[in-house]
Amino acid sequence: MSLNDDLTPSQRAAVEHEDGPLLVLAGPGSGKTRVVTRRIARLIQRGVSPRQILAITFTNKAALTMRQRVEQLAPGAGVWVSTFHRFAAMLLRRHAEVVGLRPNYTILDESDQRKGLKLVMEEIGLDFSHYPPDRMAARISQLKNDLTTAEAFTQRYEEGIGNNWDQAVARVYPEYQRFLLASNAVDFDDLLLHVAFMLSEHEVLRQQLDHRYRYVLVDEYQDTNAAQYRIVAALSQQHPNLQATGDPDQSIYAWRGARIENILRFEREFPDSRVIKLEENFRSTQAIVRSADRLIGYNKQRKAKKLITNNDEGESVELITFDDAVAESAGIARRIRELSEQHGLTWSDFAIFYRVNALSRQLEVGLMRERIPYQVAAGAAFYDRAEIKDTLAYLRLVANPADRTAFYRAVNTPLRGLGETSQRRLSAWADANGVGLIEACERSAEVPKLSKNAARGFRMFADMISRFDLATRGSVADLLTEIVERSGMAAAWSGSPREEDVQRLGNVEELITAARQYDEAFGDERSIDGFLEQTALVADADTIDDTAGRVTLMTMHSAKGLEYPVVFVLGVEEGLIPHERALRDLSGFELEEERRLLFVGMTRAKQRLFLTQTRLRTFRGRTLASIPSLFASEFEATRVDESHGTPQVYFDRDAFNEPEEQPEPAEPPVDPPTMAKNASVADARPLLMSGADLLNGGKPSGTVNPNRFSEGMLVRHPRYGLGTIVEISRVTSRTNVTVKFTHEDRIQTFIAEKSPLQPVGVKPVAEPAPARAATPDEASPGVPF
DNA sequence: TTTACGCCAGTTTTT
DNA sequence: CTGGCGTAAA
Repeated sequence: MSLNDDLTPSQRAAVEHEDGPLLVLAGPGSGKTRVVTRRIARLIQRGVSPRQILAITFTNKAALTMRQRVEQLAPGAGVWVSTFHRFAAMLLRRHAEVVGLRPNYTILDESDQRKGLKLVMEEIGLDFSHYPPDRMAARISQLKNDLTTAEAFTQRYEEGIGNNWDQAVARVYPEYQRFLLASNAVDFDDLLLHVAFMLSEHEVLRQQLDHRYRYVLVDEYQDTNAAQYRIVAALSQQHPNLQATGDPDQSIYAWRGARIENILRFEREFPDSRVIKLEENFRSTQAIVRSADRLIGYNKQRKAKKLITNNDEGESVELITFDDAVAESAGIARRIRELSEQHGLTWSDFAIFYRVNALSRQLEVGLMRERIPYQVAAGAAFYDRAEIKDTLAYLRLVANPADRTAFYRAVNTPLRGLGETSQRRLSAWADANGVGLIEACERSAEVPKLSKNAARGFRMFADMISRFDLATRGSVADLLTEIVERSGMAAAWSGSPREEDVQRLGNVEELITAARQYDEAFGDERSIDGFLEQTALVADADTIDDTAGRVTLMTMHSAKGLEYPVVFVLGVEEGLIPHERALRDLSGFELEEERRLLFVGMTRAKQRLFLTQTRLRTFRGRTLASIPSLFASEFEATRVDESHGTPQVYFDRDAFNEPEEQPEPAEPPVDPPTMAKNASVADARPLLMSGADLLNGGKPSGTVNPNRFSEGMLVRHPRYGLGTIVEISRVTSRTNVTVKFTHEDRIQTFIAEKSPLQPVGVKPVAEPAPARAATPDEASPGVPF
């Protein structure tokens, strides 16, 4: 039977690959998922047992899609398709004792992880203002992603080498790990780190699993970090039937430890590997492919690769300029309505992407006003709500009494008069006596200095927890219901007339509904651990329901791997895309990642692609004039200006509008014209651009030109705000710019090439926010499963 | 000792 | 605009 007649030669080659390492370099829309699922089906057809196949994806949604497609091709096979984190969580449960955990360990979310870290830092006596916990967390996370254990790190710095930060990390990291172990808990990074070490330090176990998972297929390989690489590699020694699928141009998680090198060195790491490139795009129109391809061509650290498609030319990509975010969202809403009417599209054919979540707010208002139903991909947000976390804290405590952060969260929620001081006394005594917090509660009479009320309160709390028991309740949903009732949380809200309390109750009910679904889905297999794991490992994109008949809103990061007939990317402005933080990285590495991110966003579109920018952007309460994104001059697009009545224009408003005929080289820039020959990307891209440069579409006209501003020009400084250039002076090779800021009459001089000053196109309006309809009801985020 | 309130600072992307 | 922190009242 010819299963694969509809495949291209390279797709078929990949599908028909049998044993040995396989690297599939797959551009966007090149039929990657199809290849993976077909190959799995074919392996099964050839007699490979489905349980020897392991497919790993990035998100649960991708896993679900893949599982369904495999199911269609090979009904009943039941191949394991999972995310890295879920796979790791499963292995860890099965072999918890190997790393000193018990199988009922809990997975801490970010805020509880942060809380634990703070406790540890406090204990050590580190000052939060000198050592912000967030930064500490980021440092530790980086180390974990890079497979550096606490022991390894402290060993490196115990002799007092290294700076203060390293010293601090060297003290906190191991203590934090001890805290986690004592809580029988892991953070996200630990899931991978523990498993990576479990596999590298226990050869017997490794071999056993290597044998068990004989065929391993990894999706989005360009986004794997060192720990994930280690896991995959460990499962592919005796049976190196590893299929890595990915695209270096879509690597967008370097900030989270992803190593683009993993994909680049695949051939070296896995000898005799076969490499197959899928370059033909079946998803998008020529116009879209060309536009995105041109953009990505500006990345220097990249193997040249050409995206091609045989699809229709399609409508041209549009870059639309609006006055502000209100106009932007209205304009998008209008287009969605028009397109859906003209072409018979449904709401779910549309997606809107943005760089930062904060931008979704105004968009939602605009869509609601137009009565366009939408969903926001923000699953984590649901579980971030205080009432949800509180409720889950009880559940965690039932499953894992050692879970300290859960204890601290639950013990005084709702308020029971068991405040911080009492908790500290209890903890101190528990630690001194080597007993858990729950046991300390039971024996609170023995705890010194505890008030009568507190002692009684703790005892009652322990009593209550001990009565919550899944076995007698039967289902997680019923147990949750009982928790909400008996803990007093329901009572605290149900009588209340306050809108937010009503909402809270609703959210908790939604959680219980989710638990009920879980109960039904897992039947006899259900467990508190299992449910908690589900809730802990949801990704934002997992909540998307393609059948919901709603427009989908999400970040470009979440959009990876998805596709929509019509895509809008909003806020294509300097500081947003590329994000200002990326601009600070002088190596240009982060800028290139931003470019890849936009590339990912653009290539999600099948038929129509719109990118939008505004002249004024209100952010954190401040309204600032926007600067067109560097990238706006790099992709191909028809420019549409829907702005009007723009306040005073300082230099030509055409800065926003490229000349009619694009100054585009026929060939995508192999040697991008903006880049100075031997300067890094960032060096070649001065932060200051003259009006003429902007007119040019943001492309600096030459190499570093110090004369890119003039006296009287309005500029913006990230810290001091708006100002006017009052003086320019040149000292030998450098140029000093003196700026008088509008705020506080500050006058300051900067070195032109190094300052973060940016010219501003228009004067900001004092208070442009128009009256807005009262915020409509929250769109219910829905509970993801 | 606990809670409530007001002030200040910080703010990407996510499993 | 939010959340975390410090201070003041119960």
